[in-house]
Amino acid sequence: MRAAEAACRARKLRLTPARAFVLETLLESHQAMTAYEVLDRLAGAGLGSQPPVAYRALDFLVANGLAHRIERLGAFVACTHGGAEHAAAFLVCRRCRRVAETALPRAMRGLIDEAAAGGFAVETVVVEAEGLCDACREAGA
Amino acid sequence: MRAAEAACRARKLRLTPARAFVLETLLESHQAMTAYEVLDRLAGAGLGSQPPVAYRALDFLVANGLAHRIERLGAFVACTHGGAEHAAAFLVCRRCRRVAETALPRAMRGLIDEAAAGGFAVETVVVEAEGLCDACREAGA
DNA sequence: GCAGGATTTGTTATAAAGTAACACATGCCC
DNA sequence: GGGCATGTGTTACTTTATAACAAATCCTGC
Repeated sequence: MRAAEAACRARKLRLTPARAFVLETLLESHQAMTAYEVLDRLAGAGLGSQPPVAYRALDFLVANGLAHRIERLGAFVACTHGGAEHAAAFLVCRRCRRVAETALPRAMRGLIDEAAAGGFAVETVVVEAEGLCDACREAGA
Repeated sequence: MRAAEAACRARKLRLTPARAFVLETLLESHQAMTAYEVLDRLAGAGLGSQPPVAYRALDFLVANGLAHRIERLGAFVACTHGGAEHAAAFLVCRRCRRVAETALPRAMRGLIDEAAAGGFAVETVVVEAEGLCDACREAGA
């Protein structure tokens, strides 16, 4: 959180109350949250009650690398890297929705270059591995 | 299509009229189609008019590797590999929704092994690169 | 060829996720 | 302190996806 605040100051981004609240909420939740779950929290805090409020805050966080959208779940997680530019891969537990962020293998570079050779200009790469985390596997699929 | 039919026979899967129609539709469309676009075609062919009809056919095709769901778009494409077991990566044009399927870099293996070492059992990996295809880039972003 | 279980279809209804559009407020810079 | 960019509040709506259950169809062993 401190890191995020610092990153925003450094980049002249406005970490408004709603945005800060959403980021804190995501950081505290150890699972991916849907936009509507976030909205519930916002509403609880008196910061907004309509979907666009949640989507706008989430869009801001994602656009600035402070959060990530997990496509597979249509849900969001806080970034664990303090907002630095980076490409990440995610390990998504299908049972508890916990998400771990890991470095994107350098090998992805190969995919991007190969695509470029074929005339396709890659802008972003989504890598999401779905499976079972340790705890859920022990608890039985 | 022939290949798909053969694959279904080989695996004792029932490629019913609705399923076959959806697969053909996806094969002919050179872009990703949403479930509702598929449903429109189904309705046009008198094969069903309610969302579950489309979702069921699509779920069957995806479950059996005859089609893929593009998470980024919430849309579907026919598999271009005739249904063999395989892990694929996708190049998704954000402008025209055209999707190219390519082999998943062997390097993904590293991600999976690394995850396993950390106690996470990967079951499926989604790799989707978003960007601009050749034609759309020339036409201007 | 037919009983019985499994799979597939048809249908209604509803849930969940995401966006367009526009008026109003706020901050920021000169 | 006027003016422009950015952010907020709100209404209304679109798109995407499922639950649930009854009816039809298909396969399999006999």
